[in-house]
Amino acid sequence: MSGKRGLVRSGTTVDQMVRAIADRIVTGYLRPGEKLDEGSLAARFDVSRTPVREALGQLSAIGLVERRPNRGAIVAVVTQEHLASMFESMGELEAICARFSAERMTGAERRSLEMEHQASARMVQLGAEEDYEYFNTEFHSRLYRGAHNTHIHDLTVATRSRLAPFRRAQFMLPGRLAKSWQEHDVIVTAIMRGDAAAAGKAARDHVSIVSEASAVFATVDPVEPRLSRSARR
Amino acid sequence: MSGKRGLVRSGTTVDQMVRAIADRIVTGYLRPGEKLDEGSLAARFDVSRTPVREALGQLSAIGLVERRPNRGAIVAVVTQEHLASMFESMGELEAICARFSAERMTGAERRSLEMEHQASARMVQLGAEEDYEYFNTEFHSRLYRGAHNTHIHDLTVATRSRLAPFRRAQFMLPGRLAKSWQEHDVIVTAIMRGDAAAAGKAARDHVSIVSEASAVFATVDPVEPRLSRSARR
DNA sequence: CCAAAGGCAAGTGCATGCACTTTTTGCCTT
DNA sequence: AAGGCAAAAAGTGCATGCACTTGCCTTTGG
Repeated sequence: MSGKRGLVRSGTTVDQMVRAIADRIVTGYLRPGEKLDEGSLAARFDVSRTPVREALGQLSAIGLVERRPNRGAIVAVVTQEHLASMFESMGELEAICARFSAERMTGAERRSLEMEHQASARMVQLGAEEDYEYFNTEFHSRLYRGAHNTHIHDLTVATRSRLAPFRRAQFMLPGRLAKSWQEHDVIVTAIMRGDAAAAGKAARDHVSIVSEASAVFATVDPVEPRLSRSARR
Repeated sequence: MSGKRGLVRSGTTVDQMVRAIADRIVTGYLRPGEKLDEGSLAARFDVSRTPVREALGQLSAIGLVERRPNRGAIVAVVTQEHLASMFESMGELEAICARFSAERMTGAERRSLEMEHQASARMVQLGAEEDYEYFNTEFHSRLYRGAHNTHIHDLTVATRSRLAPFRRAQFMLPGRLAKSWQEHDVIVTAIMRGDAAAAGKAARDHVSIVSEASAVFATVDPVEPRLSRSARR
């Protein structure tokens, strides 16, 4: 087992399948409701059905896919309410991370957070969407790590990745870079002066704005179930 | 497929395996670090290794077991820090649920919360440990549901179940029923008057007391890795 | 007496096969 | 033309088999 599979790095075949499929889901390449046929996936990745099945099982355990016994798996469909609940949770989780970060970040962590944040101002000026997006991810990760709580970190990362497909919406909002930077600035300032309450509130607000943008725009429309003959018009 | 397996209710074989194994882990029947041999488990439940493997994969996806490629699976070992981080997270999650409950519970939910809570006072008087424990679980579930946020609900339930093995410690604390009831009372009162902040704080405090009890007492000692000859005395 | 080398048993990882369930299709009825 | 039925096709669920990896144990040379 070496350079066999194309797009994946390492680990067992099952791990590779999990990553490959999860990736296609969170990047939106596979749309909610889309059927995940074991045979096709197996053929697609040139493995047998066994590892594909295991991967689907794991993905369903973490909520990315939905399994209907004897009826195959589909990319998890999130209802409008569930989406809202995830965004709200995300706000609370980010708030916790920010609060903890304000209280617990080491000197080094604070410094590099501040520095990177300042550096990102440049990207805003230049309108470097892609670079800023990359920075943004890193920025939030810093907050999650800065909380110095593994479990919260994990919950937050997991929730964030499940929301990934729905955050693409905000991309098209005009002036969002500047706005995002402003909000980051409030968070960073609060953290730097150790104001946990303010940091928490700012982080929550930051998310809820993303949330609204996503809600308005793109609810990544799910794939319609194939209509059978009887339903044809 | 009907009344074949003894202790499980329904669903596919894999689901049954997941439940059966998860149950043994959260009830502490399987101890952290204990080896989970696919063959033995398969024999134990009278199925082939395939569904056992899938179950172990799913359990590892949710963190209950740990898989070392080519080296088998063990019940997840939680370090002292990780345990602390889970308790802390639990406190925050319960706080969120309590806050939301204070703001969002319907009239019916409030009434039944209050009623059940009052009824539980009787169990405290009688020292009915077992009954109270059952009520306690239900009490917390009410808070999780009362938050009216599916995702938070799920995160909280998942975290709670991972902490289950470590909460057994507090059972032996004298006077804990009365203390627990007092704390519940503070939470209920705050919720009834819609005081989100107070409800959140009370819920967090409630957890942190359980946390301390557990930390002092039982950190369910993990199974030692088998000693090789060179380490024998 | 110890360290490295090699062999063996146990156990994992994946492929394949078959039974069973669901879905589709083609045909017949009304 | 719409509905109903049954057989075929497609697809899932689990068992089994085999190649490979790992850990343990013995052997061998120092």
